[in-house]
Amino acid sequence: MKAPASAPTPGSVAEPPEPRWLTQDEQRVWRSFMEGVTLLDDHLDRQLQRDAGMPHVYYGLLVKLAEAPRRRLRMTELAMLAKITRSRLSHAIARLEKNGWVHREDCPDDKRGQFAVLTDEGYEVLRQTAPGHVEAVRQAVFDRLTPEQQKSLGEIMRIIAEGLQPAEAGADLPWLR
Amino acid sequence: MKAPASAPTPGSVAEPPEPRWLTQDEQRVWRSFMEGVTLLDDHLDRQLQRDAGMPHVYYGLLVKLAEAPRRRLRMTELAMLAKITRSRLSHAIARLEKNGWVHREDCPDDKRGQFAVLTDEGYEVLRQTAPGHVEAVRQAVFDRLTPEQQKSLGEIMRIIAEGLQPAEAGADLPWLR
DNA sequence: GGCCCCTCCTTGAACTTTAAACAAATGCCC
DNA sequence: GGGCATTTGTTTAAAGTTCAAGGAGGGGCC
Repeated sequence: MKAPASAPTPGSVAEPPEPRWLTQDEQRVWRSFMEGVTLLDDHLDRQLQRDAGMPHVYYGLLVKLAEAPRRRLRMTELAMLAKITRSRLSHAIARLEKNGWVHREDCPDDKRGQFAVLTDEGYEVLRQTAPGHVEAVRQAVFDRLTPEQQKSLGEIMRIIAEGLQPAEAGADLPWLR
Repeated sequence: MKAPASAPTPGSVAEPPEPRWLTQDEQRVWRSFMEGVTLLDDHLDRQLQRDAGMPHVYYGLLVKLAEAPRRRLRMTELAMLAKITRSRLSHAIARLEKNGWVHREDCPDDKRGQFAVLTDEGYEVLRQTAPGHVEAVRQAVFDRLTPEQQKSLGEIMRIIAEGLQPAEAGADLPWLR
């Protein structure tokens, strides 16, 4: 006699459970989210492409490098900080190197390793374009939100980010999850 | 005697005003935001690429079509709903058409016009993959947020989106702003 | 009708991203 | 010291996106 062990829905045998659809409210939130993100991303990409000659992601890479100890980071570390794959980073650095804004350097300790190093020229580009970029971010985001909303946004996005991080430690990105 | 007409900073003559840099707190918010968005976007892109064979944006297009009156929309309208350029949409629809999930149809009223129409096959793909996708969205976002946070997120992102919309009316996208 | 400007959508080239495969170096285990 | 899995970063090709240009139709104005 096989008795039904754990029946989630009365009468169900092996059917996939009814999907947990989004409610009306949830859908509205989700659509606002997607729209906002899309518009904002495009806006900042265009702003930076126009004023700095590079997409937003690339700009972010230069910022990370500028903040790093000797303006240099190992490729893998930079990739993790920027939340992108190493492959994508390889291409990006190649392009930035062609611009003369970054150059690669061998790692003495690990012959496989490479440092991406921000050049003076790259630093200069950053210095000149940073004001315009912050201003764009301010106008699009911070100027429109109350302090409470800003705080709230920070908390919310931190929660979402943490939920998607490959578990803290040195996991690269896509594998697992 | 030329008196300084409106002097924003004491002593300034024609220098660019000191940029309104982000405070520490604002920076933290902004970085959480960018990280969350990047991770979430990549996550959903991979989920849909794996389960539905298309990127998130394309999936969104099918959804818009599925919701439209006769499962069809004019190209321009679809582009505006999805917040993408017509160019991008042209390429996207071409790809979806090759998959047999959408087909184009001439507009009777306006010989320039084109409808993008969701095919039965396209609808079927949507039907089969929607549950997995909502589940992914739930796990990544809604399951982790309190009702208040969800509401807050909706409001915040709506504000940001509205600030970037080319002013309500029928403006396409990039022009102006 | 003829003209001009605007809208609709597409195209092709350049660029960026993704996915999968790979070589080299490291490190561990024995 | 000899494997063997892992880590590091790159490479290739295919897919997607952007940008600028363009063909074609609509619509107003004379």
